[in-house]
Amino acid sequence: MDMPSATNRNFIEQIIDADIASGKWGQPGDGSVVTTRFPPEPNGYLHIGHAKAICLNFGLAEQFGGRFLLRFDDTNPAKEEQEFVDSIVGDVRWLGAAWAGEVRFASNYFDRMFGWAVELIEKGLAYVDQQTPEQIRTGRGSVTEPGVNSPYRDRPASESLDLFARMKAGEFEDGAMVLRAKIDMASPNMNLRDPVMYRIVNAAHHRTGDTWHIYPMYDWAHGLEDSIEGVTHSICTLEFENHRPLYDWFIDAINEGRSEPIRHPQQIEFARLEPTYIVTSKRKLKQLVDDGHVSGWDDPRMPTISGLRRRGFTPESIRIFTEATGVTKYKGTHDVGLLENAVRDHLNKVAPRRMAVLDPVKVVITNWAEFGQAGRTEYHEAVNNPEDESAGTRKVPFTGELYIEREDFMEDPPKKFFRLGPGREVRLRYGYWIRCHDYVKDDAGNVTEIRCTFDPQTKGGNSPPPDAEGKVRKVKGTLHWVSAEHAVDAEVRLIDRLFTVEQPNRAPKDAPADWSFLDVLNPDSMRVIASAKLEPAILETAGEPTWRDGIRRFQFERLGYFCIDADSDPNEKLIFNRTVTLKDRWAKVKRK
RNA sequence: GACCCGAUAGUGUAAUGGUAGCACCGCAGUUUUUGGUACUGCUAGUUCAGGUUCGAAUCCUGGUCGGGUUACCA
Repeated sequence: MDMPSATNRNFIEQIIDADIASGKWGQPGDGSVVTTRFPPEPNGYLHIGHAKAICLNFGLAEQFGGRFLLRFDDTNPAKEEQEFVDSIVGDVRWLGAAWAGEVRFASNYFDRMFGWAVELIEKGLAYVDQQTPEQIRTGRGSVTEPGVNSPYRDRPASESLDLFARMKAGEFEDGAMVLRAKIDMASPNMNLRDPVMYRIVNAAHHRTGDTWHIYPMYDWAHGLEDSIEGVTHSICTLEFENHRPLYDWFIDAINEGRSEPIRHPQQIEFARLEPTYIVTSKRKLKQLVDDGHVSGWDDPRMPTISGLRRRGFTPESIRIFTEATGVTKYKGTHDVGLLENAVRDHLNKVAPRRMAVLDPVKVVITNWAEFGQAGRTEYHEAVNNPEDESAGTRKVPFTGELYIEREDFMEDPPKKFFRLGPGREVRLRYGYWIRCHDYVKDDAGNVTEIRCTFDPQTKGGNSPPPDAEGKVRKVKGTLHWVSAEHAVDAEVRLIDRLFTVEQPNRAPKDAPADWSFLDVLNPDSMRVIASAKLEPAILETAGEPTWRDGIRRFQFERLGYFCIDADSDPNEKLIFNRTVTLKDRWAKVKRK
């Protein structure tokens, strides 16, 4: 466990420091001092924003030697499904957040919550309201006008008790009545205007089946779930700030007159993660899937955990990103470039290098036969990872016919273009130095073949020996390449940002009235390359790191980081997703 | 026009009454068998107006701007 550092503490760490100093939750070191949780509703897939909540809560428990819990807030049977429970559990595990004990469910506490609700009725702090939903809504007033009391507000407790029991027994239709807390219909905080605690839902619950006909509302249930589980710091997002007084009221109401009060966790709100070029609203993500803009919830362009995973992001990179964005109450937007940097950083250290040519053009070595048999293959040693010597080396086959990247050749290159052109010499990485003396074009003007000579003194890509005057020849550029004869074909999916603007959530100033976030979808977010040419070592796993999630990731030299897609079949068709490009200084030079 | 919350380089975050730092971006350079990596340097900031104080990003008052709140969702 990392000891908390004395400085640079975020505001939540500072609160916990103070709680530990005051002994609020027990003595330091007894394991009760910090208990956090991630409390998702199982009604959808997790996204990058949830990842931050998970990493934050898990990280705090880890840092302070406490416990982190995973609890499903399954209080609405109409929306929730086992399928989502399974995917969420898998995502949290993949992120590396280890929860204490079993996975927990709010539905396991329904009996206790019901008992406390009965106590509140008996204390005169709750009542059964038989108004229609519309009447309740209008009776609540507005942000500028107070509400009015329900005609059922002062009915005898015995009457409410009887109706509440019958609600539970399933005697009434959905919406016939609700249980409400009796607080203050004129409160400036709308959440305190006699909030609903229970509503009738005659629907099967994914865990409790047909046992219940009433289900607790979030505001009533959530604080109780935390209390039951011994949570100390209930961390949630900013929009629940106005709910905290209610959460506190409920616990105080239960504890009124109780000899052994139930635990009163402290709710702390922080600003949710909002990365640029990304939408996280469940509605919008669903629309992207339903309208077929992406192939599914795990499309590698999606900001879902499953999408990021499929795209090749590592749990480490997501953790680093969520930490880099900080913990505050200020709602800013977070540069998605940080996430891209985080994965580059991580993969740079651990991903094996391979060579892949995405847009191949043929290179013929015209003097190949002068130095040996024309059809010979040489095997040159190539470093697997210059950042990690222990990753070892591999052999790459070199022959007289190769592929290089089409954009690495120009017929009439500018001075700053360090690559191949007529008369120019470049290094083929781990190959030889070659010089172009001719090229062939088809009728359409496309270059179909580049003719070069190689220098046998530069084997492995090494510099030639000094000339008679002691001068060593130099090249400015190094290209990646693949032997034509040995090339392995693969499909490569070039993934890019899904949106073209930083804030796809916001309509631009001059936007038409019917503007939609779909208008700023990036039409080029996924370019599929049907047959890229890869070096044959890609077919062997020897020397690759063991990835905890089993996803094989590589750096294709000079191009970026790629992983093998879930659709890939090693016997049929290899498919790669581009996680992120390498930084590209040439692209900047070119723009000028 | 009610209530709650917030505001520090372009972006994100530290400094909690005592020299405004850090990261990313951007710009310039060094190294380099990836125009990658690594390294060096540079640019640039306390929302405004008062007040308290020897001293204010920090405390107080007021303004401005931004966000949230009016489900029988969570």
